[in-house]
Amino acid sequence: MIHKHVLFPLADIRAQSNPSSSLSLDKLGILSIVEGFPPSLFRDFTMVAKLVNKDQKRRDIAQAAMGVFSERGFDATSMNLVAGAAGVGKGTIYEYFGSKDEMIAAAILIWLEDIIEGARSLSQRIEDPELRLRTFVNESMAEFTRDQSAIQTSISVFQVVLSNLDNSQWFDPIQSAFKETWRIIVQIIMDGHEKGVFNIHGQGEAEKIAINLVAYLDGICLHYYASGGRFDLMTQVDHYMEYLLESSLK
Amino acid sequence: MIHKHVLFPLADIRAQSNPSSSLSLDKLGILSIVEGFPPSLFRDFTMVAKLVNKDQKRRDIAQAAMGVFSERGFDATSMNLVAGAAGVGKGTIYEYFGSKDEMIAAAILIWLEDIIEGARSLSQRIEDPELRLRTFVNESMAEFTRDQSAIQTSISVFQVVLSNLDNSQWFDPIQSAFKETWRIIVQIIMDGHEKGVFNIHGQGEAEKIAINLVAYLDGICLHYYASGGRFDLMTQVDHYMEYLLESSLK
DNA sequence: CTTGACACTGACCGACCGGTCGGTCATAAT
DNA sequence: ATTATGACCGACCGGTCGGTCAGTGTCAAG
Repeated sequence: MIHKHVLFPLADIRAQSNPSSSLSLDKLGILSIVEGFPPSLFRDFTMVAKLVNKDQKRRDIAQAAMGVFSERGFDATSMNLVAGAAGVGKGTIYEYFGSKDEMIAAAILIWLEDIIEGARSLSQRIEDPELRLRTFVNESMAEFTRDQSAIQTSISVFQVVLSNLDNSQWFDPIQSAFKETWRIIVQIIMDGHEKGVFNIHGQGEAEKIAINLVAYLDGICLHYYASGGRFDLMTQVDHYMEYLLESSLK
Repeated sequence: MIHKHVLFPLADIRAQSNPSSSLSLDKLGILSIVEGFPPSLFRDFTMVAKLVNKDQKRRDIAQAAMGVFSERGFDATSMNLVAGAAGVGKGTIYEYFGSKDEMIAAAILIWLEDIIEGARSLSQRIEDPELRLRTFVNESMAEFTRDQSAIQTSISVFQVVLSNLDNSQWFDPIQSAFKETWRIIVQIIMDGHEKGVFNIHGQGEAEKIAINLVAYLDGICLHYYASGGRFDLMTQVDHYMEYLLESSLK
């Protein structure tokens, strides 16, 4: 006997509209369904209403997992620990993820999406292309200097992705996400080019500059911490940016 | 009861002078002592002749360990595996290292020293400063493109070092080793400066350039593999080198 | 030959891990 | 009230790991 599990289409909307359910229900992870919308009106006999927003909970668990990962690394983080951090039982995690690897992949993807979204919204708030580029770089560095675990998270992500290159089912979206970070910078550069602030030879060069910039930023942070802070981070970054802005982009 | 273990001072020299001992002895890790040099002549009653060169064996085990690490990563490598690769029993490893962490640190240090030594000897064979710098970069990249495990090893090293920053007793030497890689490039640049090929403002700038270059090379390799080869590696590196040689160093 | 320090070994240990599964509970439908 | 089901849980399982230790082999001194 095969059951067809189809998500009730309005579950999302109704869950969002009533985010602060009672404490006891919330503790159980159950989102109450708004009265007046009897599910029977919206589903046929094969559909079953879900009591929780599974997508959201999956996201919550992945987010909690990423928090633990960034402190201890992926290998050193047990599923028990993740369960504790997420406030659920270990068995529950396996309701949402097929394996630890799948959960890690999901956690990384969400983490990347947050970063990309943050970078995008930041760059949208600034008009001047040069200032926008500088702000992007400075904010990226600030994130790493603010708390050291950020760089440990990054390095853990790189390690997991690299050691799972064959496992494309989960890690393809992650690899695609890298392209997004480049695209943000390419857009900044191209915008500056159109405004006459930057001078480059076509979008191809903008992409090269963007890829190199992101790679450099990650690399310099890595070396900064790995070398035990044996140089001044911002001095190095400024040196890079100086030549980028005065040579490549002029 | 505390035993004072003092290495027989000439053990090193004699071990080196007779590197190819008989197979059976070698299998047991025992280096025969050259006849005609009765140890009694060289030690007083408190000193005891060692039958093996402990420093060398420690190095051998660490080297074998690094070989396994680079294939499987640190966490996925058990002490049994290392013991098998090194051709010794697991218990023997604990004669030479107090813990797995200590062995990892030793293995990383030896690995770094080999890299540094390789880079140094490479750069000594070339006269022209610009060609020397280009060759250094190209060889570094060739190492990473030749076999993918090289980048996995690097990333594992970064991860272990970063997550053991507090464990300074073992990882301080590793952090110092980073300085050496910079120094090699600084020397190339300064040599080019003295020969009138490069034009920089003092050694301080040479150091900035060197640190940024090494960081960039690591970063671009990382992104290349992590993004699943979504750009051409050498094109990016050439782009960086072009601006470095034509803007920063001219 | 005996002795004793040294080097080495792998069986063994307890802790822990990823993953499973039988069972509980709250709610919805009847 | 009863039944059905989605959601959740943690005890449990097979297996692995880092680390230990009692015992063996080796060699040189006595």
